[in-house]
Amino acid sequence: MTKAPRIRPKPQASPQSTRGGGRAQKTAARREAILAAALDEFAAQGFAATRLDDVARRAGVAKGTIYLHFRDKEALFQDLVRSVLSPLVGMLETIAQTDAPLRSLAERIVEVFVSEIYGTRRKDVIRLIITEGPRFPKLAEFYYREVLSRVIQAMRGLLRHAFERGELESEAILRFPQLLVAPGLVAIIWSGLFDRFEPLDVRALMHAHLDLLFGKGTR
Amino acid sequence: MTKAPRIRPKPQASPQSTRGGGRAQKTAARREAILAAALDEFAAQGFAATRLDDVARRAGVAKGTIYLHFRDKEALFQDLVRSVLSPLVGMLETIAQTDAPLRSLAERIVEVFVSEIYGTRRKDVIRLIITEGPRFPKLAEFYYREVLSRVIQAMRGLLRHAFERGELESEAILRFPQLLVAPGLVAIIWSGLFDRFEPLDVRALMHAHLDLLFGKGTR
Amino acid sequence: MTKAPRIRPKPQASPQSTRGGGRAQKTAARREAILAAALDEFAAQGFAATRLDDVARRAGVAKGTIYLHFRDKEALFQDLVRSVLSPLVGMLETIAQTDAPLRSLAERIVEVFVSEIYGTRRKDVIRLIITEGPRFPKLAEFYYREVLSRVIQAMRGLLRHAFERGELESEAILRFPQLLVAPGLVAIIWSGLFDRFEPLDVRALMHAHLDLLFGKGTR
Amino acid sequence: MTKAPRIRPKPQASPQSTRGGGRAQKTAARREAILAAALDEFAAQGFAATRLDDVARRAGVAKGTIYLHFRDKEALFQDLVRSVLSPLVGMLETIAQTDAPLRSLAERIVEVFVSEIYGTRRKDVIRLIITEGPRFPKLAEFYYREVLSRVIQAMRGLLRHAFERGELESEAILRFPQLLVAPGLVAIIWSGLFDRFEPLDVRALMHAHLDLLFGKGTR
DNA sequence: GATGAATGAGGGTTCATTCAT
DNA sequence: TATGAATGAACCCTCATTCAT
Repeated sequence: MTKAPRIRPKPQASPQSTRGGGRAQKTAARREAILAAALDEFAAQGFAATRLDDVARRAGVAKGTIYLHFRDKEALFQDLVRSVLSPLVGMLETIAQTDAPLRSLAERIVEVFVSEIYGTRRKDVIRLIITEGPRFPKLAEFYYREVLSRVIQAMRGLLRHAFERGELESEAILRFPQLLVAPGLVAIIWSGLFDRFEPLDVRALMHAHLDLLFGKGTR
Repeated sequence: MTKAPRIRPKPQASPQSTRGGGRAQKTAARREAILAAALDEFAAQGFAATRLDDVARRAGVAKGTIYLHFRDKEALFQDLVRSVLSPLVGMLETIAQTDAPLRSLAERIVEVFVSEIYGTRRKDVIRLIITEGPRFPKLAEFYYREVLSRVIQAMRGLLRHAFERGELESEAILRFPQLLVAPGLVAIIWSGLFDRFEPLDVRALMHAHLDLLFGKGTR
Repeated sequence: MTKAPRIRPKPQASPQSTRGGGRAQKTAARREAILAAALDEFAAQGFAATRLDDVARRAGVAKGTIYLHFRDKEALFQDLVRSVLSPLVGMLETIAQTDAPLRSLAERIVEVFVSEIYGTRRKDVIRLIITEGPRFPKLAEFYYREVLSRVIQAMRGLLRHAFERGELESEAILRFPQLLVAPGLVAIIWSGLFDRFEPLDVRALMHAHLDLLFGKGTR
Repeated sequence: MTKAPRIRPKPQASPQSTRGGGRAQKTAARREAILAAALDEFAAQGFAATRLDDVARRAGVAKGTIYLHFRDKEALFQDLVRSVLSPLVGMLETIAQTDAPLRSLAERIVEVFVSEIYGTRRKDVIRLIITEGPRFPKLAEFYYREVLSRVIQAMRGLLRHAFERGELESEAILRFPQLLVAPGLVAIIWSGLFDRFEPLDVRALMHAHLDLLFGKGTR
């Protein structure tokens, strides 16, 4: 035939490609690597400005490999958010079942927030929802349905219980459970924008908030 | 996930719409039209996904005209944010000089927030800072330097004064004045993401917050 | 801002860019240049294998310029075919109105075919319809509706007339007017595939065909 | 214009479908399955738009398996065409040796064309040669050398014979034997493009053609 | 031999930016 | 100044081909 044959350079096997794990395991590992790389890139650049080329390079795979695991850039983004947030749901429901004085419960929630969200990549995913949500209504909906509405439900339950036991002076927070987590959100936003000017001690912030809500001495 | 449908702008201002006025006035009017259009687009699409073509069409000018007023897309974005936020600074300093009981001051701040920020395009600019700030460090810095740090300074002054007058039970909020505005931020974020699932009454939210901070009866 | 500014090399004005013609004229000329280049490339490579890069280079424009004139590759292909074939329609209708002995009419049709189709780029467009039609049903439909069915209509009219005047021995060709143009089609296909092995004299071929249909001496 | 919807193949042959048989037989069966699948796909999509992935799926083999039987996509295409057309050659030579009145011979050729080409996948292969030939000169050459030139040779012999016996009025068809097969080609092309608008009865078409060539009553 | 995950070059399309008018 | 046609770099996605298993 006439067409000049395309010369394709032979790729060199990467050194780690021979090390253990079954086929399926390696595939799953690759998927995880891509998700991890995607989180880094999306968190740093935002959805639109992230290049799949960079994700691939960071994950140590070829560009095309991404498409073996995710339909397109949007699906990658979506799957990333879901895979990171899904474990949260279970965690939240466990806490909600506890029956303890409100203040100690709140303390535990703060702890969980700090160690399981603020101190992890989940913080970045929450930020991504905040920043990209307006352009991804389905994602915002997922987050609302799977996470937020449940958290709020659970909190309302706890708070009503506490209110009935007389542990709450005001029913304000019962109407707006968002007020409980507001400082957490603020901390997440602050950390991405202003930490280099004025670092924020989240744990202290949230305990100060609890002091305000419950009075200082009640701990 | 279906991406949010890109909102297609219709041209709003025709070039003739600024009848009369000198050359300089017409130029200024064009600049304002571009900024207004840019706000619409950036707020709806985010920085990266906004096309200058759309901004131009919405502003009723040619694409090239934008470059007569702004060096590039980034400069347009930054000038926009600055032009919207700058008036805030003065406003804040005025409030800070008032000498009134803390609670009534807080009420006024809430009012100002609701009417001058939440009820206006400024809300969108704040959201833009939150969403685009990580990619625009200069902008975050500007916002911190020109707005946030001053607000916090002023608040600290007010709060210290109040504390000394015995109007504050706890010094928690003195250490973290962010707690005062946290519900405002949460409201801004909520409105962009979840209002269609569960609308939020900002004013009520913020008054509930004040009730929590000061006790219900103190108004 | 943090992002490294993309350095854009300045394009050099091409020497011919200053020569006459109004703006609209130049735009139209560019459009024509793109269509001409597209015909060359599509004819040589087929639709799928044609690269818009090559079309642009051949037309002497930048790749993006194509998109100022055509929505996408498919629209370019479609517009190309239509722009080349549309003039044919009028031509055909003119011929059909003639009232002359069938044989001389047939001779004229042969002449028109040879000089207006076979001897021009229209030949390539017909070939494109044949080769790409199965993948572009809309195009085949356009061709059938705008060209073929009209040609066949007109021919049927002429032939019926001739038949009634006793100029036709058999009504076979009346039922299958395709038989009149079959040699033309064969010539077009032959020329693209086998001319280098055995060139074909189209005019002679078609006259031989007429001899078969009408008998040799009737000219 | 809407592109023709890509037809998605369903796997047809499962690997186990060739029960029994030696290793070599199984290998040959796989090869045939691939060729059959390739014919389906190439005929439906054309060379460039056909994906080997689809061929493999349709053949019920893995993608890599194709490369065990064919050097690359081009070789698959060419082997396909050759394997389908080669049997034709023998068939044609058999016919050419017959010594019968021209008209009855022509009738037989029509029959063979309709039943052995038009009614089979060979029609698709002929179309493929027409549509892809310009991009595959080697293939066009093969077709010319192995099929066409022989057919024409054989026909010339038959026709000269008939001419000498006085069965032919004009020597026109002797100079252009292509005229004999022209309607066949037209039918093949028509069927792929316009059958949905106006179906064509090939057999009737070709008999009408014979009527034209030999006069109606001579059958 | 057979598999199918992985590769990465290639191409269609977009859009910030420029510049002749 | 204002325009908007033109530019071309960049980026998402596809798919022929390879190769470890």
